[in-house]
Amino acid sequence: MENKTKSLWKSRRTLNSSGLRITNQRTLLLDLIHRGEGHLDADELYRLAREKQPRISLSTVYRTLRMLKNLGLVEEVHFDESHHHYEVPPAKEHHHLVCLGCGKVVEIHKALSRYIKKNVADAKDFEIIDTELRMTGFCPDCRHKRE
Amino acid sequence: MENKTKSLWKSRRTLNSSGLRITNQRTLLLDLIHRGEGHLDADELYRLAREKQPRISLSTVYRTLRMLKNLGLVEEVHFDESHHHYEVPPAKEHHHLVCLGCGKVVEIHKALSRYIKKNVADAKDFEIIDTELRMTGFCPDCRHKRE
DNA sequence: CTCAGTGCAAAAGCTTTGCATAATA
DNA sequence: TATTATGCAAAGCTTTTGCACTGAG
Repeated sequence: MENKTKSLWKSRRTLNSSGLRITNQRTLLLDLIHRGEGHLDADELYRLAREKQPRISLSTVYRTLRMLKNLGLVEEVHFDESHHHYEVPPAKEHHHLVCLGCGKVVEIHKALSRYIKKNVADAKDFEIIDTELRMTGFCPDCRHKRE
Repeated sequence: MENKTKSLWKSRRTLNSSGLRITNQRTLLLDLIHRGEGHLDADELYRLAREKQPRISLSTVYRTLRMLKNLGLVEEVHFDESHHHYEVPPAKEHHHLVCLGCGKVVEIHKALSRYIKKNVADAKDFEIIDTELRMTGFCPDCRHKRE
């Protein structure tokens, strides 16, 4: 997809201009993260990475994720589990709809975001920086199975 | 506060009717959780508990929290950190506004919840079970300090 | 008296770190 | 060549578990 390639190049440029080296490991991990459907965790990424570079280490995965997070090139998302998930910070914010039946994750449209943000900011006199919305429930398929 | 006492008794009744024993440790932990301002983590709870019962163990804290969670008497909340926080599931849902300056946590009013829920449920044909909304930003105090 | 609950210590996940080696700029 | 990044192994944190003992019902 056109956008993914663009975003990949942006990442490489950021590394470069931060004086960081573009290694095979970093290239591979960036590629996997951009190619992936998001919501990868470190272990999953490690598993995928080893298919291409069997000698890559889990430390490198963690170190790379931390670095990318600090650069703002990936974001950490916190689900119910006790470990972190990572995704490319999309134009979209973190508005997820998670199916309790099959685990499917659906993105929620942005119009709501603006509405919520404005509403809360006004009511509480806060300057809102980030919004994270997570809803759980049952998708149509799983709902039918339950009935 | 009147409400906290009520909610404490509800918890004890739930334990009782589930055939679970009401021990000193459980009484103490329930009390601390209800007395607390919410968003306690296991370690903080352990620290507080030891002031009253020096021999209580961290395992007991974790076991009790898991039990209370399963009974629906406390809820696990996931913030940025890599460990869990617990709070009494209030009439209110998990709608938090967190100040990035001082860490203050403000509850968001419920009207929004209904609006969001209905909107998303309609648009995505999901049956929504739970909504978790977390916004970060700067409270009036911290905003002024920054300027 | 009995069995659920506890404390302790040990283990189990996930994540980070120290250090010698390898690879980039 | 000069550092930065890597792999490996070991350590660190948070959370869970096994087991013998304690205490609630």
